[in-house]
Amino acid sequence: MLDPVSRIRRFNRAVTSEVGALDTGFLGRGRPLGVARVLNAIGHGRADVADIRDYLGLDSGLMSRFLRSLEEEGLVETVPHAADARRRVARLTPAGEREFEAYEALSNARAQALLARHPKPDALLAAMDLVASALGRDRVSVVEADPACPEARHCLGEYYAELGRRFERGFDVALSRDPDAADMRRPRGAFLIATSDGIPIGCVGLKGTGGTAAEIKRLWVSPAARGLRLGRRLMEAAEAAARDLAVEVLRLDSNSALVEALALYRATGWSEIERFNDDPYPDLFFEKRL
Amino acid sequence: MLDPVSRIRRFNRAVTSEVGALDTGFLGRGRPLGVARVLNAIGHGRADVADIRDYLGLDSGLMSRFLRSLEEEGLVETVPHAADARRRVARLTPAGEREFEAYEALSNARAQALLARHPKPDALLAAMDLVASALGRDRVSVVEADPACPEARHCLGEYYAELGRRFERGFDVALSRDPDAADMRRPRGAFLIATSDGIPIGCVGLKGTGGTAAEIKRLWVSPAARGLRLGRRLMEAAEAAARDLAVEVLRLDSNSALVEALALYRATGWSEIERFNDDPYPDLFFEKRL
DNA sequence: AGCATTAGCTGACTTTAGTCAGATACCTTC
DNA sequence: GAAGGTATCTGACTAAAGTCAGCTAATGCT
Repeated sequence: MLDPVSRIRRFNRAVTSEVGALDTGFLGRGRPLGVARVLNAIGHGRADVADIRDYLGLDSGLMSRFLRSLEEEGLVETVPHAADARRRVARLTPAGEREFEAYEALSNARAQALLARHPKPDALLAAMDLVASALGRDRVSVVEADPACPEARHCLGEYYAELGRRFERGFDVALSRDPDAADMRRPRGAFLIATSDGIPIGCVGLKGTGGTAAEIKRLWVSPAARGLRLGRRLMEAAEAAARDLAVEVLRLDSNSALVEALALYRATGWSEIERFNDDPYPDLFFEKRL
Repeated sequence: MLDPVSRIRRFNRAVTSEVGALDTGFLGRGRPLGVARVLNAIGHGRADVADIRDYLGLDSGLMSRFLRSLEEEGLVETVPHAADARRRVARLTPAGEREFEAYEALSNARAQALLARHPKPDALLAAMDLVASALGRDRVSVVEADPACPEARHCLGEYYAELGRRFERGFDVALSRDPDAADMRRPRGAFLIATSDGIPIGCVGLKGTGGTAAEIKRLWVSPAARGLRLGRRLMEAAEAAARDLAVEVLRLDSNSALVEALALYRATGWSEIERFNDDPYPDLFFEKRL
């Protein structure tokens, strides 16, 4: 087998020139790269000036000049922050929106061209997800979200599909005790999503009762991100949310086909208990006191 | 399923910051990035000044200044090209070698750290190979090489391993008519290797007789690079080499398990003929007149 | 031999990115 | 309401990268 390090370095070289090409694409619209990056950060929903500065790693003076330059071009306008008049909030003008869309079109066209000329686009995407997860493991963030938002629905869809593959007789949500979304929202419960650069790669639900007991549901980690201790991080966040809601006892049901999850529960202080529901899918039941 | 384009763009972001981190690592040795890149290009075997300039996309004036700066540091020396006194050839001094090694150690340490903390390093490497092949398909070069060089041996090893997996009863080189390496070297034959950024990803052998007949052997394409028409390119290069050797008739033997190769032969003017050897593995035989 | 071409070098220049020290206005806390 | 801290802005600066025209010397071609 070839030296792993030289394989990685070949990858670096291939990707460096691709990234370089992307940068020159950004330069293609007659604007320096730094300014274009700020415009795109705003277009992607970053509004707070400090947030953009932090995301792009810019000096405050430089950031200020980039913003002035975008304002002079008529692409961006800044207004004071509603709650703190020291801070400023940036947003695109209609002209800025059009310019942002032009950048998006450039990136999208590149991405589509890459996929279109590849014989196995699905395999290529899966490989890119795996690499992106490996490289970006330090940039994964776990945040509370609504269990009905698009990101949550994506995670749940993947979760059901995975159960369908794992269980011998498949999986049908309708037969399972699907928790009411309201039970996974504050103040009764919570729903947590792990994202990497905006892409959802894992989730967990905390189904509350309003009392001191709650249940962990829907723990899922994207195949590309497995082994990176994301499940553990999600469970820790769910337990923290439970403590925050004054929950004292957590329960969960699981299935012996879900070996990674079972190993995680056993390693993090969960103890097996008797069956506590009549859902047809689970065959193992756990409890943890907080 | 998530939008493929946003998955690719997440990949781009993950990789951009990785590449950026690598660049700042390169800056850690107190030398501007441009100069460091030239030093590394020379260390990686690029000697011709014009070649380096082309590879790094530099203006000739800038390139010249970078070289002067490296010469002043005592890391590089330039001498006139043996055949063309206008051109210059750069090479590392012993001090330059040491400095280059220090950069190499930095890159290698990064790569090893990435692998070490990943749960499935083999899967990660395979994914990186696939992505690198997809991105670098325009940078694949097919060159003649010695059939006993390390790159060729790597390809042949992978080829035998693949046959072992594909054939029901496995594959043992000792039982096959392994061509003598001398038959795949000029002036009797040729051996061609496809490389992507220095990594071998495919090969083909032309086994000559010294007369007007020759045989195609050992056509192999790395799994990560399949579907990118590399097999076709290798065969075209082999046919060109055969014409160059005044070969008029090409033959080859194959096996019905090698479906991609068979499709390629049938699509590129080969016609099936009677068995022409008693090798135990092949069950299909082809011929092509040049 | 004569002439266009090529590779590399040099000097003068611009653009871009980034740094740093105040200045200003605002916020939080005591 | 004073003190100390924070977010942003401005001006003055530097480093690095890149551009461009013109130069020299060697080469290829007729």
